[in-house]
Amino acid sequence: MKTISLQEISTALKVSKSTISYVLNGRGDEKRISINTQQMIEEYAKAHNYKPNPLARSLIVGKSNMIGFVLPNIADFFFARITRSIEKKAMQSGYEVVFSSTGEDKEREEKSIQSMLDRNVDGLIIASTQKNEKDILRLTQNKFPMVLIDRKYPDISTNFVGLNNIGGITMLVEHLINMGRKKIGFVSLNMDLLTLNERLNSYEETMKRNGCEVKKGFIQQLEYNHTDNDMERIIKIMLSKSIGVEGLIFSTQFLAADGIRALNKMNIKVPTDMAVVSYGHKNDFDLFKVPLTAIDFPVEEIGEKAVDILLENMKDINMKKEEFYFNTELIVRESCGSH
Amino acid sequence: MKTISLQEISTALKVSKSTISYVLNGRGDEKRISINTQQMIEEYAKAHNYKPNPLARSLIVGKSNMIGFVLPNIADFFFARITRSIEKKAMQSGYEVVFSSTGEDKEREEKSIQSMLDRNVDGLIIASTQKNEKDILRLTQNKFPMVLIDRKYPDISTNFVGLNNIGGITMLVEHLINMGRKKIGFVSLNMDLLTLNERLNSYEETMKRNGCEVKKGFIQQLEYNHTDNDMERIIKIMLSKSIGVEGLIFSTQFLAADGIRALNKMNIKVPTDMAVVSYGHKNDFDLFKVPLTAIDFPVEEIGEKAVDILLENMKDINMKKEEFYFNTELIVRESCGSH
DNA sequence: CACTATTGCTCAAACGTTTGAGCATTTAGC
DNA sequence: GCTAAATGCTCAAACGTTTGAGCAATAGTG
Repeated sequence: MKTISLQEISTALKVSKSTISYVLNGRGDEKRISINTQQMIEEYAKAHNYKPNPLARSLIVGKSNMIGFVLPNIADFFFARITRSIEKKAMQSGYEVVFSSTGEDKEREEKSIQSMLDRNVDGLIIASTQKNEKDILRLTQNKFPMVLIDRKYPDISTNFVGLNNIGGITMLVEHLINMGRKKIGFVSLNMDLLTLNERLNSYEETMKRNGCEVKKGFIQQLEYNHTDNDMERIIKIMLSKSIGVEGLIFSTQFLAADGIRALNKMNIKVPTDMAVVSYGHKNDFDLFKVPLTAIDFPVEEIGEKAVDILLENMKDINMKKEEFYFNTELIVRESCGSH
Repeated sequence: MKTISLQEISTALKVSKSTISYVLNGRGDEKRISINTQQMIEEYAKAHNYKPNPLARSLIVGKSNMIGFVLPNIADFFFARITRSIEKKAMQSGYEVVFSSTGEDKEREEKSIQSMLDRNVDGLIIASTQKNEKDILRLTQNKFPMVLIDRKYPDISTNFVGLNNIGGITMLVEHLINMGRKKIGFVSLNMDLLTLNERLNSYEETMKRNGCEVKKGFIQQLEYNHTDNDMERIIKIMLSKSIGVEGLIFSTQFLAADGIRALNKMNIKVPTDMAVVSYGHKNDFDLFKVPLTAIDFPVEEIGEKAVDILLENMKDINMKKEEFYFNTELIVRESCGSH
């Protein structure tokens, strides 16, 4: 499985390694290598399928033509799609992508980042656990090319691309209100992520602004690894006489699917007994028993934009930090009643 | 972003690089380095957070502690889940994973494989395009540790882990027959993949075995990048008087979802007018308007098994080739009627 | 005391590149 | 015919490791 090396071409052609290296890197003219020698080298290299060893190359030039992507979980459809778009976009500029899932674990995130730095990645895209302030700070201070996506550190100024959460939630709340629901519950995860907090805050503010009280019990937060039972339990609470929620906002598409599953099981009619909306979209929401009204957002675009900014940052270490927020779109279906 | 090197420790501690290398690789005792020196080195290394440069290391030892995974598309949920399980399992043995999507393109697969070899991966897991016989042959001939998953080359003996397609399709056909449907159509993709061919063949055989004729028009194959219209068109064909299909098998979960979408749009009642089953499962099939009967299979397990075999193969270059097929499970819901 | 063993290291080559400095040889200019 | 410039390369260090061979100093043995 070994390929031919510069040394071998050198002895075969009786030309120094330097000459060969210069020629194959397109610096032959600049280095005034004769056209004959250049041709000879190029032909031999092609004939023997010479490929420079990227390790040796990287070791010396300190670059690798790779960008690293650190993400929570590659099996999460949201991140898988972003990964693909990053991969595509990076490839167009001649970069390869290495990725690593952290499983929302801080230590794993630290390890992944270190490992990528050790491997000389030229830049990093990070969907952080948001528990790793130390590394993010270190990277920014060292002016290492980096862009955060989806997850952000409020106290650190970095490149960032994410979603306009506030706009999205506002649309959901107001859609529910327009459909005649005033008592609206909010189901989220009890993870301390800025995106989720923004969604929660936006929910509360929009409710207030529209004169809807956010009663105790309206807001429910589940564990990341919740069970179907957990979901049923909190829905039961929100449906109780004293709370009496008539509309539900799920703060992620996964929660929404789990929620619908629970409602089905509990025989609660959507939208008659309960209107439902989802922040975040899944491909098959339109095929559900009651097609689900949801906020959709551009996913591939997040990855592409991140690569764009990263490439800029790699060219200009001192560039001004860039933040980009994608707007979301409300897709109205039938889960809040017909209009 | 630079870390400390052996050289720097060497000058700081006035001890040769070799000694340090031996100690930090746990060969201190073997090399009879005094306990004092060992401690000194270890403390200094820890204090200065020394991390051996994997590039330099890999360049010389020819290994990288990485395994490569070449797959069609990381945004395909099936492969994303497998990737995650490979990543997890590999990490348990101290390996990292690099992956690359081929987009079902032969050249890209060749490039990805070469790039991974150039980066000294210690082994490869490949879900091939099945158009790259050359590389697979080259790898096997060079005894490079490798296991193919999902996609197989009939003429090359390799490690392989995949699905028992025949068993799965048999279950689907016979379920439909048990539900009173005799005229069963089969919708697949016109890609030349062994898995898909196995499914098709199994469909034909099972039909025959059960005395059901496979009429012209029963089998429809769509492009990989088909549109909703394409799907509606072929369903229309199969529903036509002369063909009159009363049950449909979709050979992948994505086709199934697209098919259901088309049936809904065309106002065809499932299961009354058309029974539907899917080979392959999606998380939300149970939430569909008519919950979908489908074949489910262990996905994460495919990745885990692949890593198991790969690690074995990496230990023993000459090991006997291993093939492993996971059995599938029929999940009966309502899309073929009640029982 | 002479010899061997043991202890505790060091040396230098190797992996496959890149790259600034330099060195013959030829050609040009006067 | 002499100097200067141009031509066409080569040298060797560097990147940060690993590793077999070897060497000086001390300890042990008879």
